[in-house]
Amino acid sequence: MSERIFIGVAWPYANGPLHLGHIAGAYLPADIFARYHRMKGNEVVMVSGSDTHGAPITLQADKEGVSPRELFERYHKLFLQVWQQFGISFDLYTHTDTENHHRISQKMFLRLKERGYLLVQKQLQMYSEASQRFLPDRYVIGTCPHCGYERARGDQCERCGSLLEPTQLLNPRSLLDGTTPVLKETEHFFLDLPAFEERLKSYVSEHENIWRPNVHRFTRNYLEQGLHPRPITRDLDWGIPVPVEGFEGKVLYVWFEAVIGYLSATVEWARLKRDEGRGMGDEWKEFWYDETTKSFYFIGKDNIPFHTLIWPAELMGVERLDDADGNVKFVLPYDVPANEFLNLEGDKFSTSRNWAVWAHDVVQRYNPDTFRYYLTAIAPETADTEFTWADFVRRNNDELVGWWGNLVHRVLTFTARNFDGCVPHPTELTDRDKEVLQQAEQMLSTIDNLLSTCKFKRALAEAMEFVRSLNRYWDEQQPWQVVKTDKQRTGTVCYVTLRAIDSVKVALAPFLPFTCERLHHMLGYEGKVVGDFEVQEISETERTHLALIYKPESVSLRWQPSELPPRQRFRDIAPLFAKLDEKVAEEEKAKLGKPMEG
RNA sequence: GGCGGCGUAGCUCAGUGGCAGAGCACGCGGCUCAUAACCGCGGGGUCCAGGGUUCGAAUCCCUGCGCCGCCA
Repeated sequence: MSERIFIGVAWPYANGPLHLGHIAGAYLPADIFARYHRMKGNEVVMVSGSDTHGAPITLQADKEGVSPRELFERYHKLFLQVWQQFGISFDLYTHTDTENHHRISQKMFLRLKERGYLLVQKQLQMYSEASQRFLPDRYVIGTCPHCGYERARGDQCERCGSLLEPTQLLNPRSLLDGTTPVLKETEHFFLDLPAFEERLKSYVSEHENIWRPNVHRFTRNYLEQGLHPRPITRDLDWGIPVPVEGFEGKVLYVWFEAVIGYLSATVEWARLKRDEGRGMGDEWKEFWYDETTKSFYFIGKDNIPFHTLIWPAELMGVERLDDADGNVKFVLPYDVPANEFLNLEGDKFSTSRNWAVWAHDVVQRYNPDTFRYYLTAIAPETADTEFTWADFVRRNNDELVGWWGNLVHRVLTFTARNFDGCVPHPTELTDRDKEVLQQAEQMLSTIDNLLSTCKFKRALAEAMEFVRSLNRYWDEQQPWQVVKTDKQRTGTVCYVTLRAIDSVKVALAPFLPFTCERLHHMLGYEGKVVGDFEVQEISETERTHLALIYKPESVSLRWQPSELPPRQRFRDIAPLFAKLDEKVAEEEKAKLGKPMEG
């Protein structure tokens, strides 16, 4: 039976490049999940986009002396490239500075207001009289009251790590103009989170057995500490304007508005389908209103409360985008498979110290599937884990080259040489042959179960364990000896092994689409595995933006055991993976912490 | 200060009450179809320490030590 699966992936701030911690934490597992479900014949929409608002963007833009738009458009473009190169198959990857997103965010805000879920409260905030504007916490620097560091930020001291309020800083000054800011009263909207407390409690306990233990525990603790109203507007000139009279010059707080992107991007996706004549434009409703839809949100652990509490509260409060949509309610997150953090060579990833492996950089020098493999094998699904270049090289050489690549290569070259470049016809199968074919089906169904519950690491390990058993089968049958006396039996062994390899290809396709596509081709099949991407320039009334669109219909491979036809002709047999020299590990590691090239 | 996580073989890690596991590294052997790849056998552990519960604890509880994260 076909399922409908919504996949939301964290919206990255477009203020700097993406590193492998981002890819391993959210984008890669989401993509594996989407590819798996599409192969199963399920209806999938996977969306995300660049977060273009918030202080991190304006700070970086000020630092570089460019406009926020110039800054985010540069990184947005870079992200579009990275998704294509890593094969991250977003049905739509857009950004938050579209008219569509602005409109829907404002609508959500107004519906919350109408329904009485917003409070107005006065706050004191740092204000620069010289610049005539309010200062976000990060725009105030001063001396840290704990360690005496003179350039501590208003939200946190970077030297001692203490979390701060800007009012705690000694000798505070504005990052904009160096003057001493004053406290000034300002009025803001707050989301009345306590009003949702009971509903959130039952929502969370209903999902206890679905969510990963750490996600549930974290959420429950957060709830038990008590919910407080949270400000959802800010005094800033960059962002989505608050659509209320008297609040001119204020914008929606980025944490409130960015999660709405999941919804607005689905609306945009449906509209684009309509514009291409492939739909009615309201397909987003099935994903957001039909209670049989399961929605999954792939994020890092720092984002858990926003997706298990705050976003559900927004959805509960708004109920539906428009009363004309009928008596329907938004689908709440079904699972939030948040990952822990990936560390790098014994330390945290750090953009400012350039202690990072940059996605756009390495993907040009290495096979993207090698990263997809390694990052899944070490995925921080239940605990923080460690990326090391030495381990990366070892796993490539031992596991991808030695176990899987070598199996494919030894079997294909041997078979092609002895059977005229074609899949041989099997004769009678021995019990051992039947066992191997049965194990291949078993492997697919085990991995099916693991993937449907987001256990990617174990699913991959299961496939590799089966690969090793195929190397054993091949060794034990010794076709290179048997061929001297019994060509028919040799053909059967080749056939059985090829069928099993073909099934492994199916199991690995969500993980390693690029090399599985090459294998698909070598085995003589037509059709694509990675699938086509398209970057479109989308025009709205006043603005245009770039979006990435994946074409799922360009892939024909389905999740089912191999039915490899005898006599099918091989093509272009070549190794799937290249061995990496161990010096690579030393060289890459030596680059860490040094200023970026270029 | 509060909450939480982690501590298992030389390394990276799996293991939620029933004889301590995998991969790599190391030692020995087999094979030669294959990218010196593949396959088999072996050595190697005070499961951080101490206490408790239990017929039985790496696993559950308490305390301590060490590392890490979140919040205040």
